[in-house]
Amino acid sequence: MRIGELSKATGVPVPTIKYYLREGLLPAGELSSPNQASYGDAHLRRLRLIRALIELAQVPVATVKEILESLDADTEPLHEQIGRAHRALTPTRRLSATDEARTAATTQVRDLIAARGWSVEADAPALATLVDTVAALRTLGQEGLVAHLDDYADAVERFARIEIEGVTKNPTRDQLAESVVIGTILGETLIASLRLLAQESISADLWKDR
Amino acid sequence: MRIGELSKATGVPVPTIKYYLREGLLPAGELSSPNQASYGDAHLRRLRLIRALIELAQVPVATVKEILESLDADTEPLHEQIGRAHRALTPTRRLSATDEARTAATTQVRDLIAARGWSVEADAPALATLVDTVAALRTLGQEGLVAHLDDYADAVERFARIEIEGVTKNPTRDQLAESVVIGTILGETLIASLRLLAQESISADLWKDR
DNA sequence: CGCTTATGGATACTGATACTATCCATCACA
DNA sequence: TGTGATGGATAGTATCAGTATCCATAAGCG
Repeated sequence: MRIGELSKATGVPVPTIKYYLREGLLPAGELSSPNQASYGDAHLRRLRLIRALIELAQVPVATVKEILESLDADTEPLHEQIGRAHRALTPTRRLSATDEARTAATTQVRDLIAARGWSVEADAPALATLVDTVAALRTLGQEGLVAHLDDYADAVERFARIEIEGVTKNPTRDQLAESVVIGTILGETLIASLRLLAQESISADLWKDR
Repeated sequence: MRIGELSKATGVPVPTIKYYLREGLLPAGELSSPNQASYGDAHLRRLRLIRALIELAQVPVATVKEILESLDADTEPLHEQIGRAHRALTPTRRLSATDEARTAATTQVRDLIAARGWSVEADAPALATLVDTVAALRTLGQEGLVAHLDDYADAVERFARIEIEGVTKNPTRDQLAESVVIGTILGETLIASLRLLAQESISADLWKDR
């Protein structure tokens, strides 16, 4: 496959593909002469993955790169691969809540994790985000929502279980890692849009008359 | 309150507050003289909301503006207010899937909505995102995940119900709208971080040994 | 009263991100 | 043999989210 065909097959403009090559998102094609390279099926699948992450899941290019690197590091333990992807995915948070809310949130989250028996490292970035979010919700006067944290955790465990089940059938190791990462990231987009739809439907039923 | 106190109370730099004022995210303070304005408690709460949306939920400034406008349009029916916020929240999507995957996804989503009895407008932007996401998952060879769409919808209905329940107790109309919007947006951040945590825990248990 | 600091308002500048555009010396192929 | 695509390099662009600077005025302190 030449770059033009790659472009036609995916709808990604040639200059953009060149940009991804430059940035190291896409490995270089096999050179047959100094200015002729050919791309294979792996390139096609990789490019589709890149585009889905960027367009659909709005993952920044630099983060996509980190994620792909973690996928390609298939000598690492699987859990490490996933952890790397998670870390890339979670931006370092700043604070935006009052101190009381923060301490309350910290305790609540610690208790939740203990009660669920989750094994989570203390420096997991998602942990910080969770605390910040709970704190922000409290600061904004949404204690009602926060009171249902446990219900949320319930549902979320359900997701995680579905994803693991759907994935453990996968034969090869690197397919497994790829599935987990895709499931994590596009799964989020999936949940978000489903949730919007459900809300819209319920709010239509409930408040048709203001 | 003067702008400096507003800044100290929230941790937002003064120039940034000025920027939000310029952009119309924050209403102007009450002028006591040509270069002296005072801000009230409403400004403080609004500013905290703005920051939570921008920092935590990564909502673009322009979108925050639209959302706040929909909150302030409290003469509109509640469902309309929410719809406006939803529309602002869902970026217009481009495609990134094969045609077969798209048609399969379209049917699957239509069937799902019919089976659930959801009342969703055909032009709801979240609908397009959902179709695109399902199509992308298929294109990327993740049919396993897509097969569990219905389980996802189950869990998501649970979320929506929690959110509605927690919110209908709210006394005033505009507090109601605000709660729904905060719940929608920060709820997503909440779910995302919980989900990452649950995955991390499960993957640690399951794949400690590669 | 004078002095330092803060303020509102306007305009300009910055750094990051994600591409696009242009060039050029080959290549492929009709 | 010439038309168009390609690889590689470099430069340019649009958008976003602030920052920085200036100025004339106002507040608070000694």
